Amino acid sequence: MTRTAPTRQTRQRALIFEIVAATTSHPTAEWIHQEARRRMPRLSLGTVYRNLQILEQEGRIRAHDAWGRTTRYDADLSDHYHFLCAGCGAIFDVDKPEDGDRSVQALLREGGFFMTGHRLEFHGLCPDCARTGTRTTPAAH
Amino acid sequence: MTRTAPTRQTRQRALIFEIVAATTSHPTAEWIHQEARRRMPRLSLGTVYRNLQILEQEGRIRAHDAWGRTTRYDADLSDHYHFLCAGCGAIFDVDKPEDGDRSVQALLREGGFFMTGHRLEFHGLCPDCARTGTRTTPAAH
DNA sequence: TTAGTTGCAAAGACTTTGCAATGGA
DNA sequence: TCCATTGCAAAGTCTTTGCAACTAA
Repeated sequence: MTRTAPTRQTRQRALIFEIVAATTSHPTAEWIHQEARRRMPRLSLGTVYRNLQILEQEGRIRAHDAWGRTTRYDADLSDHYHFLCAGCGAIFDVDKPEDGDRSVQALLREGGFFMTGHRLEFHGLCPDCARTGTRTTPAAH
Repeated sequence: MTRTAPTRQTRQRALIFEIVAATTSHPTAEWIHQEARRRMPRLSLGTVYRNLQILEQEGRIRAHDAWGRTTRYDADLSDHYHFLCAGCGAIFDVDKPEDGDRSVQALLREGGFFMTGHRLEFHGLCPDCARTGTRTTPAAH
């Protein structure tokens, strides 16, 4: 979330953010790269990845690891749900219902979505890590 | 979920399933491979991946794409939640509370977990795909 | 000036695949 | 016997990195 070195305002970074912010399709780095190259032909994929990381560390966008396969990015920082289509792979935003009465499930059904399931994950620190204050890179075990 | 060709009962497949079923740590393919090699030294990583895929298609295990980085496998098919530790990367099973009274959040807090957030995803078909019956491989867009 | 950045290409991490040999049914 | 499966290695996909040149501050 925080960066040690001060961040510089470059044309590449501005363009990349602009592209992510202008779409609601939760694009991949590859897509962002292609889109950006229409305006900046020499922009490299590596630069796109580096900036996407920086933008995320600055809290300006959010990265969603592997929905389907590749990481997808989102500049909509509001608290909302997502609906993943098993057919075309599209990712839709789902508003959080203000009132608990109208369930999200009903909301989706009304919208024409066919829901086969969902995934709920909790993030944080396990008892051991919470106690010792550990916070390293997640490792497989 | 279904396979076209009939499945054969091989020692490799049996061992791989046995290992996944014997642990609750949601192991990676790499870990399963190392574990399996202690009993079957010549077993290749490729075979582990192939069998993990087959076992998933048969519905005997479940694959969770990229939690952290690599895919993790789980033979516990019951409906439960997961808690991902940002410290050590461990993945814990969280029982679904029978009664809505006792919230999962409280349940985790009692267990010593420190929750910083969660992720909820819905899966299914979007209006377009539901209508046309599409069901292809998810693609980025 | 002087670091943070970039383009490029090579390297990495994880997963899939082609192929000849093997072994269940 | 027959064809699903295996071991091995090469290939693929997505992402990260080293480095010299570049540029915002």
